[in-house]
Amino acid sequence: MNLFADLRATVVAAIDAMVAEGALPDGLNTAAVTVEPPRDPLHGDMATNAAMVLAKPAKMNPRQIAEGLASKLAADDAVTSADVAGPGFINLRLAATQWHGVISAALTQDGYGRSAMGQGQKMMVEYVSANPTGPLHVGHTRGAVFGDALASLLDYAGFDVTREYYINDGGAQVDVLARSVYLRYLEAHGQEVAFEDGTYPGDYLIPVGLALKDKVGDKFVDKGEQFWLEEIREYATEAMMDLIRDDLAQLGIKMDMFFSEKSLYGTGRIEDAIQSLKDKGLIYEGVLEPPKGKVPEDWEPREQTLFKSTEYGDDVDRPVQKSDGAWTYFAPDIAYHYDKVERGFDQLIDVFGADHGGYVKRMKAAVAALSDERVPLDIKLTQLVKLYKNGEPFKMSKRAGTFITLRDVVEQVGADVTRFHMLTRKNDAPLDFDFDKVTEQSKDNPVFYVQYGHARVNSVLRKARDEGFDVSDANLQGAELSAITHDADIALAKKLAEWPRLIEIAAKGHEPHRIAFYLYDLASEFHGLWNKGNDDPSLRFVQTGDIATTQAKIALIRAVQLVIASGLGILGVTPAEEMR
RNA sequence: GCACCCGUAGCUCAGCUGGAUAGAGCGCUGCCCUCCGAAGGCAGAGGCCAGAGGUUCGAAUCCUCUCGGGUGCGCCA
Repeated sequence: MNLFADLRATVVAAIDAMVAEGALPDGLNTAAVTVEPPRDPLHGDMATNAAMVLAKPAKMNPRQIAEGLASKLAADDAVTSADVAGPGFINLRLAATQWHGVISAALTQDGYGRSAMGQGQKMMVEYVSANPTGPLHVGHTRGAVFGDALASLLDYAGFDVTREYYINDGGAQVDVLARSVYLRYLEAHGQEVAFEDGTYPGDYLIPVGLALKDKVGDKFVDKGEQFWLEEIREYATEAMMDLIRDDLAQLGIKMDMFFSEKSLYGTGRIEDAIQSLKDKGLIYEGVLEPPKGKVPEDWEPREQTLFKSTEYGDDVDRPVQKSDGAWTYFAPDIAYHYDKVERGFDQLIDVFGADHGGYVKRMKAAVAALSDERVPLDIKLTQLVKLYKNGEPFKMSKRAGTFITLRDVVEQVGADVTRFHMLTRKNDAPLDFDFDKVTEQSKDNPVFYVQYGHARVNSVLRKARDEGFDVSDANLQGAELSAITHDADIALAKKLAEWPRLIEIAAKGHEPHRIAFYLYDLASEFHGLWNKGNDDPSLRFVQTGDIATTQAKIALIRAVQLVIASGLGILGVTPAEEMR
């Protein structure tokens, strides 16, 4: 159930009734009518803008429409009062039974808050997609957490979601990887090696070199690159992907699919994709202007094969083939997205690091062209993570070997803390990550605060059981809720009522951080009610000797606990049963 | 030079896609522990939503320009 959607239906029905009576003209579009919680609770439980959005098309005064509509709405059982306010808002107060309905829905529905909004549409979320040349670092971690939570959110909102990782195993960087592993391999055979020409000096390749020695013996020693490059590249890439899969597993992430860039080469896939664009007249041979203001030193005009991305909103056309005839990196990207479109996805989402912001327009242009503007592509950029240790900035240097990996982070603070904290900021805002603060057990730490909320409900349940109350779900589901009348209790139920609506808003905007903020608010409301019980014993959840009241109150907070658990589930965070 | 993201309390950030008197945490000030968890609780001060125009019943939110910060800008993947 979704109280807001239900009420909106009530409002629309009242509008229809007014139309039937001739109080409003026919053929009004009610799409813009909303029912929302007013910012100021003094205005009531719900507010609708119906009169204001209908005023212009109906050519009527908004207050006049509002008066008529309000009297209709006031007659509804769910509504105890309907008042016209301000420029034409209708403020509604709802009967307590409405909030009781929310509580029992949260207790009885399997996945209260799940939405059918997505209608089973096929949606792909591509995320991480880090080069298979080493372990994942903190930057990747944010993209990984964000993409994964987004995918779960969309699933919860009724989309058919595929999680995918694009392996950049087709370019020059995997050759560099292969050469680096070769050096470690020689080292395993007792040779002195030097990491030159940009080869990767990281320790993580040492075991790969050793394992390779075990596997192939000395057959590559003192041999030219043509004898080993391909085989070692294959071997090293596999090893790195094992490493990355492991890193992701540390964070609780499991991809549905790993898509290999290499599989696009030599199979005609790139040619097909480019041909598809060519058929649409979007491929031509041409020479690009140098970028104004900042001309590269070695600039000289070259004729290249270009994609007319400007047709679809890009700033300049983009090369797909270099002057020597080889594909640019953009060509396999086009082919990969062509493949996505051909696989029948209705919507695509790519999660990139902010440093890839420059590719957004060209990718969108490519997908628009390839799908004849049928398939929308949303690209979410995740901003930098700034690391701190005890308030001091933590400097990372790849050269000095002090770069922090995903594994470092997870081992130090745990997957739950990592995930939650990375979602306490919008994806496009920079994020501070302080190794000490994120594990602090205090109210200042949202991770703790929310988890504590979940655990605290358990402690109440325990207390209630100790006093002999039956607080099993089966019993709570049938509980009589009429004892829930106090504003403080109702306020908590109101927060629960927002949950299904929040899911839809967050899913629509591709914004999983909203879940984290909502959970914080919900936990805060719950902790606040708890604290009120300190001063006013009648607000305590366990009312010794009063079965009806206790069960009703326990039903309320058990509902809170279930919603927290669902929310944390979407974020990929384990709800703590108790805090120690 | 151009494009994208950002600019909201002293600090870190939300703000439900255009709604009513702009919110939270930290910090600051003042109160509060015989209490189902004080690893806290209550209250208060604090704002020209970077600035200027525009769109309309109504703008932190949409458009234009200016200022300030970040990122990126053929053959590197």
